[in-house]
Amino acid sequence: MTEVIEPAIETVTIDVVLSALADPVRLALVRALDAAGDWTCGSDVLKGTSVTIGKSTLSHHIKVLRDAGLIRTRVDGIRRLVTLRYDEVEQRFPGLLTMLREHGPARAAAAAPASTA
Amino acid sequence: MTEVIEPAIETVTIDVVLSALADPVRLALVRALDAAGDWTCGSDVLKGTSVTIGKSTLSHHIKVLRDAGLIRTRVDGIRRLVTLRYDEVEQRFPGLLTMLREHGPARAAAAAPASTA
DNA sequence: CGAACCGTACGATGAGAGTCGAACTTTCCG
DNA sequence: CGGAAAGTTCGACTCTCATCGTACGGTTCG
Repeated sequence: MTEVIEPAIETVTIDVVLSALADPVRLALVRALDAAGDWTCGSDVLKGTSVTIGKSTLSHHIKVLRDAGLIRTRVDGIRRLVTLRYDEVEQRFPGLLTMLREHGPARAAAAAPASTA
Repeated sequence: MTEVIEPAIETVTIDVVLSALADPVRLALVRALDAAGDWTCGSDVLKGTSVTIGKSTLSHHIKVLRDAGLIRTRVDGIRRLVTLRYDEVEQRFPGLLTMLREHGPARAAAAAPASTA
C-alpha cells in the first residue's frame, strides 16, 4: 500500500464537491491546505487553526475530501502527506477554490491590497 | 406583508451558500430556477424535474435558499414567485452559478455538441 | 526485537437536518 | 359571502452524519 487511490478529476461531480465543502471542519481543512500550498502532514494541517478534533475524525474528513477529488494523499514513511489538487480542481471547477481563498473564514476584506507589490 | 425580506448580497458568506447548495433538492431547485430564467411560481419550479416533495418541504427549502441569498421571492396575488439572483451571486461568487449550469445533474458531457440529429 | 508514532477501520453515540401532515392565513373568483 | 387555491408555520418523526474511543496495521528508530 504505497499509493493512495483518488478519483480522476474527470469523474468528480459538483454535487459531491459541494457536499464535501459544506462541513466547517472540511472547509477549514481545505483553506489550511490552500494556505500551506505544499505537501503537509495530516496532523499538522489544523495546527494553525482553532479547530480541535480527534485523529479518527480527521482521518474521516480527509477521506471525504479525497473521495471528492479535492485533495491528494501521499505516503511518506511513517506519515501521510496531503495536498490540495488546486490546478485540477480549478480546471474542472473554475473559480471554486479562488472564491474559497478570497472569502476567508471571517475575513471580508476583499479590496484590501497586499501592499507586497 | 407585501415584501419578502432577503439578505444583502454583501452579507452573504460562502459557508452558508455551500451549505445551502449541499442538498440535492435545493440544488435541483437552483438549477431549475436557472433554466427558467424568469420569475417562476414556487409550485411549478420542480414540475419538470423528478423531484417530488410536499409543499411544506418546498417552502422550507425555498426559505433556506432565500436566507442564503441565492434566490428572491416576490408576492403576486395568491402565489409567490421566485427567481435566481444570478447577477448578484455571480458578482460576489464569480463562476459559482456558471459551474452549476455547466455541470448538470447527471450530465458530464462538457464538450459534447448538441449533435442536433 | 521491542517501543513509539502515524494513520486507518470499526462500532456506538448524539445532534442536526430533511420530511411530512395538519392547521392557519391570505388572496382570488364565482 | 363562501369556497378554493397557494404558502407558511408548527410539531413530530426519521435518518443521515459528525464525533469519539478503541483496536489494529505499518513504519521508523533505539
